[in-house]
Amino acid sequence: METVLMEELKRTRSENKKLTEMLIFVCENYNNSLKGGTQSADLLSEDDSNSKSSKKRKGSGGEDLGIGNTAHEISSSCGADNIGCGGGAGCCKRPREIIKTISNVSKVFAKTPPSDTTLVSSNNKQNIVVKDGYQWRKYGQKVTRDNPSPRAYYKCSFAPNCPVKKKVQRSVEDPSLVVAIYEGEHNHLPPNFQAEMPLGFNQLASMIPCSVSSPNYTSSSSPRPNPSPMPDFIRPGIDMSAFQQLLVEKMADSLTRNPGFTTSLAAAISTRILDQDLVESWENTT
DNA sequence: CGATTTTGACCAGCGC
DNA sequence: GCGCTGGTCAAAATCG
Repeated sequence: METVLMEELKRTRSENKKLTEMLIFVCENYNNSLKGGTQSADLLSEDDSNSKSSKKRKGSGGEDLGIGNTAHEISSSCGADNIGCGGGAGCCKRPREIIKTISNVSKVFAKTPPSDTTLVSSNNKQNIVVKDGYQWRKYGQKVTRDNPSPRAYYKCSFAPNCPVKKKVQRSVEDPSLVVAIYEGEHNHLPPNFQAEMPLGFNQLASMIPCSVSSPNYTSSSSPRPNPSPMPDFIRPGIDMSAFQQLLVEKMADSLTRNPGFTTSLAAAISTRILDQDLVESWENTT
């Protein structure tokens, strides 16, 4: 009996180890994708320059919630907007989603039943939209020319000066697909991020072997015109790779202690495979 | 009563 | 200059 339990424990440990490695691999892929996204942003600089001016109209009706551009794809499970959404109200409810990034503009494709409007608008008043781990305040809705379904405009309401905006609209071609475009970068942590961390985020920051107290901008050529999207304790002088590694380790440690993690990871991986199929089908249709 | 949504009005860019 | 369009504003409505 005891040996059976020991074997089971052994097996679980080795499984956890594999899953930890897999998690690190996925996160590394995500980081690489982000780098790739920056590169593609260079290639798409013209498009990006258009999107910088919120008032500026894009070329002849082609903008919309553009589906099927050449933006880089990243895994939704590691998407910047999903940081810390592990137990959050929203992200686990989204059946399938794909995020595309163009510089600081992310596009999220969420597969939902046509009757499900929860991603587009809240069910009731006072129901803050936290589907992606952030709090959003709706400030407008508009029916656009080339899409009968209304486009909703949201601002990040978690931080008063957060510049991030979000546009949500159903796809014309596939009403079951909800497209959300995120513009800008959050200058704060997700609302539920700190709660999700195995140890306090500031604690984690204090473990980083770098000075975090004084800003030490490495780029001397140009001033920093915009406030950093990073949390306050993450300064430009910090060894980000060390931080990321530590972060990944802590996340992996926390996750592998969670008995439901195996199931969740399996579901996430299968979702990722489905996402890729979805992306390919989108690329083919557009 | 405060926070949020709704929705019509308004503004600015673009094409003709 | 005018009309079209996307994006934003702000007053009113609504909810807990």
